[in-house]
Amino acid sequence: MKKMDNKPKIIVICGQTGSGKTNLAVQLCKKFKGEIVNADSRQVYKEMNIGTAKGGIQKSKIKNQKFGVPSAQYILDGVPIWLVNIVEPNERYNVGQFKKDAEETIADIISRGKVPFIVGGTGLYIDALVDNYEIPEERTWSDSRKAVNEKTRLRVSLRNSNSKSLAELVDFLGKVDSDAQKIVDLKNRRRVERALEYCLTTGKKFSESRKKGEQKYEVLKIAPLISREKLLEKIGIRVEEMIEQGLEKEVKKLAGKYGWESEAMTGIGYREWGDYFASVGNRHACSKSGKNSHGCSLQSVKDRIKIDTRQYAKRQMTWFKRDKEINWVHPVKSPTSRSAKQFDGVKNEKQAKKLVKKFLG
RNA sequence: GCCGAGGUAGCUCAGUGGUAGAGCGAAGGACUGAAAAUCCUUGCGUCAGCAGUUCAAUUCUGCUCCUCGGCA
Repeated sequence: MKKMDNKPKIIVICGQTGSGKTNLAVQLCKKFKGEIVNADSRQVYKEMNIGTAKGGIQKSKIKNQKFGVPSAQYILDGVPIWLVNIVEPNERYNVGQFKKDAEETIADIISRGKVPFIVGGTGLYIDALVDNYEIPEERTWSDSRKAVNEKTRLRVSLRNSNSKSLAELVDFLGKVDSDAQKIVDLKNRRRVERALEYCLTTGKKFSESRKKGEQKYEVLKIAPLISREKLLEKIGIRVEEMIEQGLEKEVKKLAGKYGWESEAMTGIGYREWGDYFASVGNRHACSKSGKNSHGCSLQSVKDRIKIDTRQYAKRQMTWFKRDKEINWVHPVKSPTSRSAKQFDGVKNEKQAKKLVKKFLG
């Protein structure tokens, strides 16, 4: 038997926020006995529900013993969904961990005769999984996923050393790994820091680290394509809905519990509230000037969330555009706002179902 | 009606007697352990209108229009 035929099959549903990938995924899962593996870097966090658009995901109450397997903890419209709510809001998650978790989950799903659907908008996570990035074991990353370790200390010292300018870090990198300077974006401090961190913690060269292993899976990639106008409209509606559902309360609770510096508060839908809460009871706390002023009024918070979401969606698009393996499926031209939700994905469904059917053989 | 402040990039505003800039937004791009992150590239716009002074006005002067405060 040929090697290639043995590769397990997975289906990836990716695309911009608000493009309707979740909807599509659910439809496909229902038809093809699928289970969802979340590939969204924010939905992995507990207690972050409204702002990360986890709408519809519920704790599974039914203990499905049919196959003698523990049922999924979470379900979405009847479909099991994994890798959701797995880390605390003040912990840190990353690609390496995701790849590991996803591979385990996929193996589990397949072992039960179901089809894994990787669904999410985090391009890096998806690529790492699909292209099998060789990500070195991170020894200091404890199983409990606590972010306090030797590496973090190094990272912090790199970052907090204001004495070290970017230029100095670049210099340093040159000494440790001269080839790295050719690959790394030297204007991007975070990238330089990472390259250095890699060299210093592993003792190896960063320039030799970015390798792809042999593909583990046979993959079908599908992404819903939505017009810019439609997307902006959807984002607008979504933000309004989040507010109605009590985003403010959720943010307040998280901020109180974990602080504004926590991982949780760096996400879109959360970080925009800083000035708003700071200004409560202090009308002059609002900095009107320049850069990072997110404004004090509810309206300005909403506007900012919308802008941040739009920019994020755009970045996602430039990422996915270059992936030539993606099958873009066009949604049906849908009439208007709220009801449109129901229609988005109708045509997707048909086209996508054909693709999946053919793929699964 | 009077007094004061002002009309400059899509928005908020800097600025100069020799036709202008920052931030935000927008557009495009990158991306191998923070990725909803981080970074890169892109700004001729009747400098409100008209007239005057000047070799030269967006910058000075006058008038007109408009906006915003205060007083009536």
